[in-house]
Amino acid sequence: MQRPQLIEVYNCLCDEKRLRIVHLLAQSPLCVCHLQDILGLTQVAASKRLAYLRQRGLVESRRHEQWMIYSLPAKRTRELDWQLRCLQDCLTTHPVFGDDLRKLKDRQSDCCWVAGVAGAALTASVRSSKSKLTSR
Amino acid sequence: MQRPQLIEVYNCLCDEKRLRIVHLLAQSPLCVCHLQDILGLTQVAASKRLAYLRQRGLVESRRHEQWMIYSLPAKRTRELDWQLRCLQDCLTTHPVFGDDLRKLKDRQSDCCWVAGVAGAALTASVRSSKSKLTSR
DNA sequence: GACCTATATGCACATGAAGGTATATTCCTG
DNA sequence: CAGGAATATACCTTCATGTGCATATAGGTC
Repeated sequence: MQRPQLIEVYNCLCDEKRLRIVHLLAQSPLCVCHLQDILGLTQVAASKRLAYLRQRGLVESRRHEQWMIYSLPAKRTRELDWQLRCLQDCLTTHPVFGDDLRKLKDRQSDCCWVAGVAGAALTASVRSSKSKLTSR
Repeated sequence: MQRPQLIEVYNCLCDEKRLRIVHLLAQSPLCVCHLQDILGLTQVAASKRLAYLRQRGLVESRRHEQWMIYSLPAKRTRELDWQLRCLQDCLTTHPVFGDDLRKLKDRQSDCCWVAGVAGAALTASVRSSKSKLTSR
């Protein structure tokens, strides 16, 4: 929504879970259920953290069928850009954050990841594989 | 003390006063009374924030005669370096932070600033001008 | 329309950080 | 050594924030 000033960016990133969310979204847009799954959060905890980030302009969301796809904003402030570069440089080798990336890879064939990245059309083949998601 | 990990750096910088302290110390080492003065903090508030930053490794302190001189650590982690570059790039034109720098300039002839920067010897001339500081 | 899945939000509670007061510590000066 | 200035810290109160539960909303399927 609003353009993030530096302090608000810092406020967003000073919580481990929020930082992991932004780090993941820097790789790819994701739906709530995947973030929830990768981070081991309850639905409420994931949703509230995403709302927190959205209200401060660090992430954007769009609905795609039954999923909300979260992504980093298309237009980024200089402040946010600095942080994204910093995460890229400082976190990829970190055990927890590296693990997150690995878990992300494992899920990149799932339907709502495809939906998130493709953005528009959801093919019949994807639609038929949706049952895979029902795991929690 | 300890080496600051990224989340701890963010925790330190997500408070406006702490961010202003780090921004000022990026320009020059300073004693507590100057930080207190520039930021308009009480003695306790300034001291507590500096303790917070010190415990997380973002600043170091050394005593010089009756003053504690705070400065950024000589050896900086990659995480901290990123943030210092970011502050440099994002804050200098910001009204509040720019103001701080101006106030800093005004005080650069004062005794404990000289003590902080020179570090070692405190000349007699400086010593005699100390009364300037007593303004709370 | 009934029901399911995915997601958001209001409410109540617990926890952590910030601010203030009082006090302790250290150094300096006479 | 007495007194003052600079700084730190313990204790208490207050306020913000995270968390869980219950519930609301929205889209999809049959």
